[in-house]
Amino acid sequence: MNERAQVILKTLIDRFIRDGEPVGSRTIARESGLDLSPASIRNALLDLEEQGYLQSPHTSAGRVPTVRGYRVFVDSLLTVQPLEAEHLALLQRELVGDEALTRQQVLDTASRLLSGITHMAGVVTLPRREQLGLRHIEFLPLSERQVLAVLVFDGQEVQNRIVRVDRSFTAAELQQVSNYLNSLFIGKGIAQVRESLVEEMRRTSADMDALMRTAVELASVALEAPDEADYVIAGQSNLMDFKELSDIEKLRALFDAFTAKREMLRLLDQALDAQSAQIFIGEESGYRVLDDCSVVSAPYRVDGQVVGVLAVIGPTRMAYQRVIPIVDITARLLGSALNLSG
Amino acid sequence: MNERAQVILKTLIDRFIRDGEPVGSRTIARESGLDLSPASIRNALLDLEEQGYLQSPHTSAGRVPTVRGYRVFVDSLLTVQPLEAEHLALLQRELVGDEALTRQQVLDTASRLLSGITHMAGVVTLPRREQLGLRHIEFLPLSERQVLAVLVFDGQEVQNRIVRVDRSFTAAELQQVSNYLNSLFIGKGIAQVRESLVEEMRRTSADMDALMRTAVELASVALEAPDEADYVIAGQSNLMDFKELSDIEKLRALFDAFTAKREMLRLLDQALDAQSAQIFIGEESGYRVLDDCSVVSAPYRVDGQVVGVLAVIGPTRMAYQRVIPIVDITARLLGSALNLSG
DNA sequence: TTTTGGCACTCTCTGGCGCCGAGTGCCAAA
DNA sequence: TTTGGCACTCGGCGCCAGAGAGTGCCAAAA
Repeated sequence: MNERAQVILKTLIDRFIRDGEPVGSRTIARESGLDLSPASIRNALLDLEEQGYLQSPHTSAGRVPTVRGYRVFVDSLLTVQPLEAEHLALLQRELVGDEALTRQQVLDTASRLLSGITHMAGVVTLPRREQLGLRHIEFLPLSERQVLAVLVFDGQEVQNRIVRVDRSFTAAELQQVSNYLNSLFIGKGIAQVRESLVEEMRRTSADMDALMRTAVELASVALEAPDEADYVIAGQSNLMDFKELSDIEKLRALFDAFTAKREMLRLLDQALDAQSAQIFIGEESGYRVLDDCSVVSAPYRVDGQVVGVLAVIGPTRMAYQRVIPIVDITARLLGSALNLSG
Repeated sequence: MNERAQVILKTLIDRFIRDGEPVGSRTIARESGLDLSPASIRNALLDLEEQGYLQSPHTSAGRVPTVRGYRVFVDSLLTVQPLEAEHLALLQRELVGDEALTRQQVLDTASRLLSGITHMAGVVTLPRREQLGLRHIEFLPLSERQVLAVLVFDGQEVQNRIVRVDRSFTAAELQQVSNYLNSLFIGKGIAQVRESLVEEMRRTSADMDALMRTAVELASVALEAPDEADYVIAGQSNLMDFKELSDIEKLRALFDAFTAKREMLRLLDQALDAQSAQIFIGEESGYRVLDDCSVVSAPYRVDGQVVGVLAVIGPTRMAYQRVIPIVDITARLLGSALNLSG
């Protein structure tokens, strides 16, 4: 694509992003700075349309970018805007300000800020816990047949789990169990813990210490299925304000997908694996419900390790040049906020 | 209102609820079983309109119930439908079935079922901690200056709280503390616990048992956290399917209210205080966003104590005769589900 | 060869018009 | 008190014409 075509495409998309109306040759002639007549622009537009960067809703409307058009725009034409000082300050104040926030609060705040600043929907996945160290494990008698498992991880993370058992345990017994397990596991990551658990299982079943066997059994129940992917979303309802999403059926499908979470999680997982900022435009995501949406995502790190992603979801026609730095910086600040508390 | 008027009103509302179109005299003549001509019905309708039970969207449409109309319908005309066996079975299976669910899961399931069965939105408030009995309190050493408090309440409720302390404690010390507090508090409600805490504070400061004093101090920190009201909602997007809510602006306001939670919580609190099933029709709720909605709520009990409410939120035109028993029975089953685990 | 003005054409949008159907209110008769 | 009859009202729908925006193409100009 020659330079003139690029300028024209950029002008058109800029304009279309700004006010959402199909853009005509006349407007581009005026705004591109190219000093060409509308007629010449029309020739170029025709080319761009034939190459699949543009399309016209109907004969006598202006033109509108296709997904392919947005793609080259995002990849090479767009001039990233610096983040407004006011918003930067807001992000810093709320995320890494002096208040001590729980992990959950940090994530909620991040998604709320993302959606608030962009006026679209903001998502933040929960940090993957696989690599967090186990700091303490404790079992408490709850009732006849129930034992409460308390798992404490690095970084303020505490989890409870009620385990059903087939005989009753005294507090003293459980204390012993806890001690035994703590001596075994403390400081290890979940993956390691699981390994030694398997190991112990073999060993204990051989030399038959009843208490130890109980301990191992309880621990495996308490630790099974821990790392469920999940996310926090805010500002869904912002999406209702965009006229391109005003079809109530599509909107409903979208909201349902947000609640069902499965598809969204798969998409966000892709972004996580990529280890770097990602943009999915329209159908690129591969999920029907997101056909009219774009997703701008960035991974966030704790201790240099990518542990999650955050993203902004909005209509394909979004101000990418503004959203990209917002997502980027929020990811960084979220990382430091989590480091802080860990 | 004479009996004939009642029959007419009931027929009209039944019909309107079924298919959402204004109902004309002709239809009522056919369906009411009154054997009157449309003209006579019209006379009666005129009366009902003058008394404020009905209104007509415009001269030549049929008539539609007002809030006042719905009110008498709900209070005295409606014939409650028994809950479909299939749905009853579903509720029982999912809520009090054999699977052990955490408290959170029980609440999620309840709201999901409510919304699933009614095709509207389902809400369940978290149980109020205030009236839950304390079942167990335990302190664990976390680090040099941190102690983890684990509070177990009736009804699957487990809470963690990290308490900062100014000297380090051994596991044994904390064990003693826990034992002491358990002997003091078990079975009491939070309010009572707080009372005895104050009491103990006076007593211990007098006879100066260091450990007991520590215990009391730790406990008061752990228990000071206010009882934050909150709820779980499911099926919001069901509301998008109702044509009376299809105004995207109103819908947005409604969704925002669901996320902001404040107003909704106040309304649900009213229902909680009432200690019995409540129905708010349209503007009766007093909240603008709910002007076109009705809320059918019922409190649920744990140990005979009302601890929370659940509700179905939908358009004013909802099948009350179906929704009322659903809400009612779900409340009961939710109660037993929570009791079961306690 | 590229650019441009001119021009016919296409398509959407809007407002006006008239008709249909549903339902009403009222009245006079049963 | 009930009923049939009747004139009236009002929203919805289809149709049509005109305005406006923007296009594609062509022939002339640069």
